[in-house]
Amino acid sequence: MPDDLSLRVTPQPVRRQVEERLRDAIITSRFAPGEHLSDRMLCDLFGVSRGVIREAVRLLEAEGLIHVVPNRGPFVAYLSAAEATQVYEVRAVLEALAGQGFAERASAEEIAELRAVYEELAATRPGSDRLVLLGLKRRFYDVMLRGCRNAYVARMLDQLLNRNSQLRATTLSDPTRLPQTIIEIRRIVEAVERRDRDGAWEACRDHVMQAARVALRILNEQAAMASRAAETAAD
Amino acid sequence: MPDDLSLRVTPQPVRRQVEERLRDAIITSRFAPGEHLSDRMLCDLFGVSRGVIREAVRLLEAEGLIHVVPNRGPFVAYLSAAEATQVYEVRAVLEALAGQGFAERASAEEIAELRAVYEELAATRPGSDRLVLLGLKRRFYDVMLRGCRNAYVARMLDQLLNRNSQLRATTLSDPTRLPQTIIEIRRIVEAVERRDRDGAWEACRDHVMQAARVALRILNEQAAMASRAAETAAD
DNA sequence: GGGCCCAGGATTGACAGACAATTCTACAGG
DNA sequence: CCTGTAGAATTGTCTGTCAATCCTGGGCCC
Repeated sequence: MPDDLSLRVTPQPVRRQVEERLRDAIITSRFAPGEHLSDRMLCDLFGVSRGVIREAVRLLEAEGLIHVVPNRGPFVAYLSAAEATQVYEVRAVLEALAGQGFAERASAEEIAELRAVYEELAATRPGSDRLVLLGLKRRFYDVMLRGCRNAYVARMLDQLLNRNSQLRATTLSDPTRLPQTIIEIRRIVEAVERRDRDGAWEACRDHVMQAARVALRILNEQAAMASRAAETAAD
Repeated sequence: MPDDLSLRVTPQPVRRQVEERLRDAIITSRFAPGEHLSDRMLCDLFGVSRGVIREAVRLLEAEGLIHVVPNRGPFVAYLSAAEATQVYEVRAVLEALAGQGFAERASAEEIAELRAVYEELAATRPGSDRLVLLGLKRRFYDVMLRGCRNAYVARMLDQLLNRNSQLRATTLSDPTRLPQTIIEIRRIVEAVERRDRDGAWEACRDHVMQAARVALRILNEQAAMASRAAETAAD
């Protein structure tokens, strides 16, 4: 089996760069949900040919980040409240599995790395930028998904995290939520340090379920705000 | 929110057909794992242009069915024993979640449908063709993934089932395995009929874990056989 | 004013051809 | 037997073309 630390270099086609940058642009909300990503616009933006753009779009379509309407082209995927509920349901079990795997199989170095990222996260002050927080949390997951020694759970969780990154950025930067998040994550780190597979499972699962609660509350508030705005506009 | 029973018709681009047929060809082993899928060959085979082929390949790459090596093109993905273990680990929790969701949220019609597919499966005789069995089992999953009311678990499980369909076909058609499979599936159906969410979770999880045991045994046998063949060849 | 229809422009979906860069293949030479 | 290299084949990318479809805006009728 090839080692993950393999020194093999592989050329990176232009296509990959476009995939990565476009993915990143969507995740960091530089394109708004529902926005139309027309061929020509992306060609100009990235300075590549239509073929490359279309291939990248197909890949992100399969990842669920882009929704393609026949004869109308690609749009940035939009996550409804109902879908968000489903995403959190799946995330709960996948993160639990990842946490369990990490507790069982991560190296001592990886556990130390996880704690280091946790300490960094715990040291942030409430006013931090959404994207900074999201980036930190992302690093936490990167360590976790690497250490759980299961490329499939890593891939699928990665997709889910990207899919609802917008909502996650919102909940993370909620000032009342952040201290709670830090406590939950500490539980994960501590369970992992004890090599407690069931504890890690529970802590991860609990963390996602708490996040889901906050996310759905925010979604409801937004919906209420939107309907109130609609009423005002109708006056 | 758009109803799943929407009568809306959407045009099907050529691209989609190629995606579906190519996916199907890989799943049903009409292309062997590791086989090289060169542009020109696929162009001739499907009678479409390179652009369409390349877009379809990109989609199946994201689904994990195709592995792309830079400057060497796409290859049918190959599942190692280590990866198979990981796939079964993820499948176990996702199927458990799907089963639980089905027990909670499926309609009475869907539950009846699940039983109907089960009865059909239970009525097969041991000698049946691998692909026939795989198709039946697939219909079982189709009902389950529709009734669990979670599009994300459905999508991810769908990908995983495709990803190791070859191995599944092998284990399913193992004559000693089939009766056991049927018993396990009956447990799922019965739990669902009782609306027993925990029971459905356990039954689904157990089913996957049993399948994993058989699959890994077969993989080991194949490995042993291969090494024996290598010895013979070396004589 | 509101609704309907239609022409024109813009965009998507698909095709063919071209070309540099890379990889594979096979053959000759040490 | 190993090595090196020339030529063929393939990939990655770009450009241009064209039909089909969608959106827009204006004109027309009620």
